[in-house]
Amino acid sequence: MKPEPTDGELEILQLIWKHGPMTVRQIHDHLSSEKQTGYTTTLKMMQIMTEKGFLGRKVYGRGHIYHAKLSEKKTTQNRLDAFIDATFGGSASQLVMQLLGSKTTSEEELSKIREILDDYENQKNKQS
Amino acid sequence: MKPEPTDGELEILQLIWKHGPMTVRQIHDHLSSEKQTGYTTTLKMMQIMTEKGFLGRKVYGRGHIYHAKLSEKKTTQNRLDAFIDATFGGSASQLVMQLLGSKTTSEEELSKIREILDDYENQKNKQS
DNA sequence: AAATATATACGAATCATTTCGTAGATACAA
DNA sequence: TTGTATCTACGAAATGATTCGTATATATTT
Repeated sequence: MKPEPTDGELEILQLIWKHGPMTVRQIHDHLSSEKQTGYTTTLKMMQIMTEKGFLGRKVYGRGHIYHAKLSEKKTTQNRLDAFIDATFGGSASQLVMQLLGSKTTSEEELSKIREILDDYENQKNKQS
Repeated sequence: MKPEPTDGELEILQLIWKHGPMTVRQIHDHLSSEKQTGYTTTLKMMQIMTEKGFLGRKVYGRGHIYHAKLSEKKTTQNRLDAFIDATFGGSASQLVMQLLGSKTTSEEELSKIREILDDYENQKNKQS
């Protein structure tokens, strides 16, 4: 029914979420500064994303300005849920376990995570 | 150089990690109890995974027994790293933030996560 | 021994994503 | 006005994953 954007499509959505509605040219300039890709490739992707209902567009001069039709929050959550299902059998706590025991998670990230958790626990305590 | 297993390939790896080395038949019995798929499809996948170096196999009677050549820990970590990069711009703390604020993470999972974090902080404190 | 069941190997169809060439329209500049 | 740049549209090739039919070998059963 409602397919999720692919990783490639997500890159484009993320640019729009971050910087607001953009033309194909603008998106392509961002993308091509990170990886080598042709203009018509970007164009085609955005056309397909529009067909799929991920983007909408409005005429602007000779071309169009594209905007996101998916919410960042929901899209991210859907990806996260699918990932936890596929990788950790649906267990979020196992994910956190892996995160904490991992060398690839920097000390800085870890302390941020600790803060977030503390804040979260404080919130909970207030409520009770 | 060293490609990561796809989601489909991961399902097979997970069965072997969980239950130990298995024949195609055994894998297929597990898989087909969850989703509709043909025997030769499973066979072909496992042959390809062997070519890719994800599985190894030993002759056993008429057929083979397949074993994992990838470690569960490393494979999971690689997937997690790639996922955090693609979805949260590399920020693990943002992932945790999303996790805590999400309805899809059950109360039970949340309290487990809290425990894990507490344990982790205690460990850290001991060290210092 | 003949029929049946169960393996592997392999080629090819199918499907989705990504990539890009080419054509046509329109603006802009020399 | 003639060329140059910049858009869109569209078809189709390239890539990679998955699916499956068919051939062949080898056991097992009757």
